[in-house]
Amino acid sequence: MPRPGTARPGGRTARTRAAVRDATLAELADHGYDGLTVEAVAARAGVHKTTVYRRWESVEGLVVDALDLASGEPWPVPDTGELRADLRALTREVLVGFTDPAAGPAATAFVVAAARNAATAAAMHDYLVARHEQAAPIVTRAVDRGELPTGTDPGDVVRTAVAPLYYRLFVSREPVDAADAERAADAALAAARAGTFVRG
Amino acid sequence: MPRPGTARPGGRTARTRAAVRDATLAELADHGYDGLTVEAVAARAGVHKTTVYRRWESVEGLVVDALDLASGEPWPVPDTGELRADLRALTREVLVGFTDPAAGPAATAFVVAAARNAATAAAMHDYLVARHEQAAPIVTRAVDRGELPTGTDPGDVVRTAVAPLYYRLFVSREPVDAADAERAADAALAAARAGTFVRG
DNA sequence: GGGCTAGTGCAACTCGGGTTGCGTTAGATA
DNA sequence: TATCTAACGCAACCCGAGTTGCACTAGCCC
Repeated sequence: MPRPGTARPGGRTARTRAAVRDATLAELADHGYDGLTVEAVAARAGVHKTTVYRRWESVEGLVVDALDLASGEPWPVPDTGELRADLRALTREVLVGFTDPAAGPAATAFVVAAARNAATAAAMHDYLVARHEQAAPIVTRAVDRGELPTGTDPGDVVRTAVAPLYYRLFVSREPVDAADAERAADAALAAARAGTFVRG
Repeated sequence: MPRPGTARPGGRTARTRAAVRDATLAELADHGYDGLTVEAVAARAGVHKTTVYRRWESVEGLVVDALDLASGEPWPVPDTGELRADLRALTREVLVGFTDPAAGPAATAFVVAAARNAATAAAMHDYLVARHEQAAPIVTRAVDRGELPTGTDPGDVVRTAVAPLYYRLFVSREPVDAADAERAADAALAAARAGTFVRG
């Protein structure tokens, strides 16, 4: 898949790419991943569908490109000075990210896309690895403060904290509220304190 | 959606339904949910595609029917006499269920299908609610033995134990091994012991 | 065993996502 | 400003999933 916009970075090419990306996000929000068609994205972007097919190849390509864009965006990592509050803020952020009427539908569509396709799955993997790394300081700071045992794996704590939310949202399809997010954070905290995530 | 085979339970109708169900599972295992087409299932079942369309309506209907069938099947709940071992057996069972070369592809396809479609999502919800209920005795026995505080919510413990596996398998797409399954079980155990899942 | 009907097989059709070949436009270079 | 070419627009096309109308078969009931 040719990464779009490498040969002729200025002018129309760049405008087309931006318009298509915006249209992809808007279509994902409106119709979800299953309702995403190249034709609709092209029409929304004011571009012909053959252009989109040539540069992004398929709907998967559109999603991968949009996810790559999202990976690069900055992301607020909580830093309250206390691990419990940090983890709760983190899980709350995840929950809001998927339930917020504005951002939720597109975020949901990304996860759905990742579950299906190898290319989008790889993009989602990269995206979440980046997020895990960005969130790691929450844990390392806690270790430094003596809240957690030395050697605690930050990634494990973060994954354990957010996993129940994803599970309820996308697998078991149970309702999720703020209390669930807090409980998930508290569970990760308790497990981490008990030394469950201390590596070798 | 008309539940197949209610009016004429015997003979050809029942044979067709069984053949289509088997074919659906086989096709899911071979080509995944995205590669599942009504035509292929019909051909594999030795049945005309219009028959499948009339009785199951769509690929989603096929998956829902197969999931309903799976919900009814018995399922071995570990009972070792110790909570840690029970939870580890549980998470191990989940992991094997998705990574086993025989059963894994179809199980994976079910989760992927549930992420996409409302009908299959509802079927998956029912399926997992049944599984949570079946697994609840693991926790209630531990409470009775005094391993966990009174009032511990069994569903929370089970969800917390299995959620990291689903997260790695279907969301972040990270490799998962037996050690991860054990850690997930241990984390749920530590959180439960700390009283995180005690409900008011 | 002879009607009755739900369920099935069949073939032709619809329809929309995706493809292809070619002419045109717009941005880069000098 | 002249030129060159990557990128785009356009229309026609392909293809296969899903639909429809009708004939037929196999279970059910007397």
